[in-house]
Parts: sequence; C-alpha cells; structure tokens
Amino acid sequence: MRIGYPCINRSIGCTASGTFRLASYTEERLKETVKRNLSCLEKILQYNCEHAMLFFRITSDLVPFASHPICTFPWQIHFAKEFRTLGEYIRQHGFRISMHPDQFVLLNAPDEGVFHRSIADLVYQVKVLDLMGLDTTAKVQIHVGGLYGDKPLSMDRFSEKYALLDPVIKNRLVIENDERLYTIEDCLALHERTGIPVIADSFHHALHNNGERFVDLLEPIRATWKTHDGIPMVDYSSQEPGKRVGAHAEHIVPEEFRQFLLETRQADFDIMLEIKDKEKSALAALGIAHDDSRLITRKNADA
DNA sequence: GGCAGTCAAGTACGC
DNA sequence: GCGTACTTGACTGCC
Repeated sequence: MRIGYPCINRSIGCTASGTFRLASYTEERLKETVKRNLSCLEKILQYNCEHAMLFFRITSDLVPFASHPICTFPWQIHFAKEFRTLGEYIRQHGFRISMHPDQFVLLNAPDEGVFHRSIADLVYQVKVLDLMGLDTTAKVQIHVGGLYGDKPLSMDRFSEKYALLDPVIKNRLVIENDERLYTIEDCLALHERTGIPVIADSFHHALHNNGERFVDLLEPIRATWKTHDGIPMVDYSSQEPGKRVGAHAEHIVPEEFRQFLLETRQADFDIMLEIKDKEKSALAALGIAHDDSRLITRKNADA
C-alpha cells in the first residue's frame, strides 16, 4: 500500500499545473510553461520522496493545450530528456503514478467530435507516462461518461468505443465510479465486457451505490487488475461538513481514515487522498497508517 | 498589489 | 430550449 495525493503540493511554492489562456498561446509561452511545470514536478516528487508518499497523480495541465489543435509544437521531442529523467527518478524510488483527464473526456459520447477529442487527450496523457518510461502499472483513470437518456445504451457504447482504442491506451486505462451516474457495480459490469480494470472511489460509492458494502466489493475489484496492472488504486475522500453533499473535505478526518484502514485490512491497494489540503492530509494519513503491515515505506521501496 | 470575472473542452437538470 | 451548476485553481484584465 502506498499513500498519495493529486497534482498539487501547497507547501513547496511552485505548481506543475501552470497554464495560460488559449488567446495568448505562442510556442514560446508553451515552452516556458512546460519547462516550469516539469521543473516543479521534479520538486514535488523530491518532496514526496522525502516524506515517503509514494503515490502521486500528475496534473493534466503539465503540457497545456497538448491535445488541442493549436498545439503543433513537438513537446514530446523537445522535452524528451526531462521526461526520461523524471521517469528514472520515479522508478528508482518506487513511486506509483496516475493521471486523471477531466470531465471533458467521454468515451461514450454519441457525438463523434467529443469522442475524437477524448481520444486525443488520452493519447496525450498516455504519452506523458510513456515518455517517462513507466510500466503499465501507471494508470490513466476516467469515468464511464454520460447517461444520454439511456443508461444501458450508453454502457453499450462505452464497450464498443473502448474496443476501438489503441492497445497503448488500453494498457493504461482504468474506469472509476462516480457520485451520480455510474456505480462500482456498473464499472464491474463493464469490466466483464471489456477487461478494463476498475478503480474504486470510496466517497463516490458512499453517495451512489447498489446497496453493497464497499469492503465486499474489494475482492471483485481486485480481480479486475491483472499482474501487469499492479495492485488496485483507490480514491479516498470524506464529506466537508456544512457543504453540498459530495463536497470533498478540506482536511482528513483521522478517525474516519483509521476506520477505513481497519475495515479494508484484508485487501491491498494504493490510496489516493482526494482531500483539499493535499500533502498535509497525506502526511497525516501516513502517520495513521504507519503501523499498517500493508504500507510500503521509503526504505523498502528503495531496496 | 488585490480583486473579480473568466477560462478549451461536456452533461444534467431545473425552469 | 436556455441558463446554470458541477469543480477547481489560476490566469487576466481592471482598479
């Protein structure tokens, strides 16, 4: 078990998500921004290494507009060396890496344009992981997509579109349950039809489910991850008090997290803490999990 | 320097 | 049918 947080580190004073307005796009601007982002990503990984946080989600903004037609600059070639160096660092220290395209990536969209733009974005995200030389345990997680007024049909369309994907994308893609439309059970059903691994979000599951307990789904979920996929990834969060139902917490709730570790103790997986104060909660989580036998520490990861 | 409006992309839903 | 929420940080223009 590794523990980590997504995309942003609030402690180190830089961001790997720097971007700019489409209207101010220039090749120069892109180069400067990507250079800064990659340099900051290196700092974030160093910070994570020092604190034994070995799971990290890389921001989709690492290369702004990478999948937009305006971006014709060969960033893959220009920054190949930087990506390779980052990848070496990641492998050397035993990090697990994920990426998460945002809501606009919809494989099951009936609109062909939306579908093709989604493919373009997946190509970009997979390319980032490939340039780093990471194996297929590094994943790109997406949601099933929209309902489009007919859920069974929209699930059929997901399977059909998934079948069309390049193996390079398929090897990295995993599907996640969401809080309103598709449950873990829906994702498991899609796994049966496509072979795609299922990444569970425990918080989304609490808000939208088919009556099953989260712990009872861990074994069926684990079975969707093959050896080359690595152990399952799990997204974890809790409710921010007083906010809309589904709003992610500002801080980890230690007692809740301790209970989560206890309930799931028979399963092994990597935990992504989707909590707003990022590395701060991840540090707290590591403290809570320090005597959990599943936890991979920096020492045994380096060894 | 600080603030508020806005940002590539889509869908669901209420009116 | 249309506007807004969703979710989010950060860019950008304006004061």
